[in-house]
Amino acid sequence: MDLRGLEAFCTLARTLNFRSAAAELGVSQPAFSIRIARLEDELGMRLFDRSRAGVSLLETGRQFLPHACDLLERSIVVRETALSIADGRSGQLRVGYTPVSFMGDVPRLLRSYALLKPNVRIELIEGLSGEIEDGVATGRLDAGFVHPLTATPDLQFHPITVDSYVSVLPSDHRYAERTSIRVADLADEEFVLVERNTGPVIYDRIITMCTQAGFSPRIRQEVVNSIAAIGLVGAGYGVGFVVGSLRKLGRDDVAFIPIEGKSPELPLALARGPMKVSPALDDLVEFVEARAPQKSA
Amino acid sequence: MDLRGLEAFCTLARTLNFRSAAAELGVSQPAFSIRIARLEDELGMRLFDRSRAGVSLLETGRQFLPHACDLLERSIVVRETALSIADGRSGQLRVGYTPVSFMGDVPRLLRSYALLKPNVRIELIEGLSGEIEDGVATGRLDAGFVHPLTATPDLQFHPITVDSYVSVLPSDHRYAERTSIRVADLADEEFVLVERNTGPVIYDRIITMCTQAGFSPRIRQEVVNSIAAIGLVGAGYGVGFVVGSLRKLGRDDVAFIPIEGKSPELPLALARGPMKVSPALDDLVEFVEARAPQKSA
DNA sequence: GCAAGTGATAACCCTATGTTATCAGCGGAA
DNA sequence: TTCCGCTGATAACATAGGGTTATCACTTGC
Repeated sequence: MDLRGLEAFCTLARTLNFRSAAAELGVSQPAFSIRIARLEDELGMRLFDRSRAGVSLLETGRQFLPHACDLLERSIVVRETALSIADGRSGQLRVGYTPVSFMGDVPRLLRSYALLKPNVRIELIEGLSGEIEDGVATGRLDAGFVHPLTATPDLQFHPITVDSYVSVLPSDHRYAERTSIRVADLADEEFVLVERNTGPVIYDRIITMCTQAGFSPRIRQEVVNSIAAIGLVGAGYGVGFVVGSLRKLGRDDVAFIPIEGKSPELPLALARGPMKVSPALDDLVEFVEARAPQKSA
Repeated sequence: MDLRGLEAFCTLARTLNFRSAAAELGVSQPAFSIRIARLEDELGMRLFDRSRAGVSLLETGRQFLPHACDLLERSIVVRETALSIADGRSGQLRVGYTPVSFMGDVPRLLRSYALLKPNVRIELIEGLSGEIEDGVATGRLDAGFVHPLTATPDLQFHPITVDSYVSVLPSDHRYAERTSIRVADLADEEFVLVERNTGPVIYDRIITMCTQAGFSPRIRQEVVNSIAAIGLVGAGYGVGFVVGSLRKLGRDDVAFIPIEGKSPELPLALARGPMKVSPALDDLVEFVEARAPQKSA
């Protein structure tokens, strides 16, 4: 069944005039007549009465009209849907994120993107940076907000921010009021660190920083993530290092003190696979890139 | 947008093999490839990945697939609907009927037709025979169960049954146990008659019947229809004449006694206009004609 | 490394579909 | 009535879209 036949039918049912209906569709009148005739042939019934005093819908046509119009409208919607998928206005994305990434600008980024592209459904999956990179590499995820410290083949990283590590102390600590701190000042402290498994590279950098400052940190407790670390620091278990954006948590039982000199940096980036998967993904990446060069708070 | 393109898309999405999909649709592989390519061009996106290791759906295609399949299925349903309208399997009919017609075989007729053609919606409109004939003539009704006593131009009548009038007496009437009655026997009775306006021809025939029997009936009460007449007869207002099929009402306060000799007959027929309106109407008429030659109870 | 199978491409063919010009029928106005 | 203007159908012709077969470049599996 030809959609153009249905289109001709619906148009003629409205105008009841072959010539003007043909003009409306941009074809000549004979061609239009043939479209109608072919549709009638295919359906095995006459749809119009072309008797004297013009054209009128037969009962058969009257009954078929709503079905035809409905299908026609649906076809237009389907076409429009396809086009919106094609240019990334609609789609579905599975996007991974790390807990730390959600402490920074990422939620606001996603929110403004969702407002911009309401038909792009973004499914969010939390995980460690390595897990997410793995998910993107295997195609389980379309993209992910990760902390790319190691080069991962076949993944493209689009930088968003770089966050520096700061020291976190209990608010009654003797250094809690200082505006900055040297790592060496913490040589005698006990430490609460995020366990190496969570982020081996950053863990090693922290250890290296301490070593270069002349001491090997005494680790009292290892925890699974930075939030837990801050909690234990607040509980007096020791001091730690977390990314600066976590000060946004607004906890008053701990103090975030910048480190003098070079401190480890945690980059935040959007990772994606190398293949052109969907326009929606391209569009998200483009959006993130356009907004990227902003310094994190 | 070409439905055959969508069909090709859905088929290929299922088989993931150009050759077998093409075979399934009964076209050659190059023709099939072109259909897919044209669809991709029109939608402005690639739908399939034709890389090594065969064909696979791209993310875009995966997202578009349900829309395409849905539209395709709907198009098939629409086509099927059209065909069923064309051959009368579905449709909508406005059918008139008289109260008396519904005392006979008509309800059973309509019921068995409804079972046979579940997609034909029959809207029933009650009215006097003349009103219904007028409705059919003007196109307000598609058909009607009427009692054609006068020839009406431009209407076709398809006979169903012919019902004879019988006398109706109170069950305690002195003739109530007789197996038949002569009209002359009722000369001294008072009568309950259906008013002339309801059915002038049959009214006149009843009067004529009485006149030929040698008396002019004393009319105690005129009522609007036969049911009311039977009710009043039961209440002792007098005797009357109604069509025999009304004995089906099963009332025990009245007796229906056949009339000896010639009694007025009330034909029942399906009336339709002269024009070919819809296959459903043709089908109903055909059905009624096929079942017609049955004698009424 | 070869055989088998894939989808894309080329070359050709034809029919479906478009066009313009014209016809026959009907309605309204003089 | 008679004629004009409008209708949709038809004829004759042009063309392009879509079909076909033959073949290619490429991958995969034994």
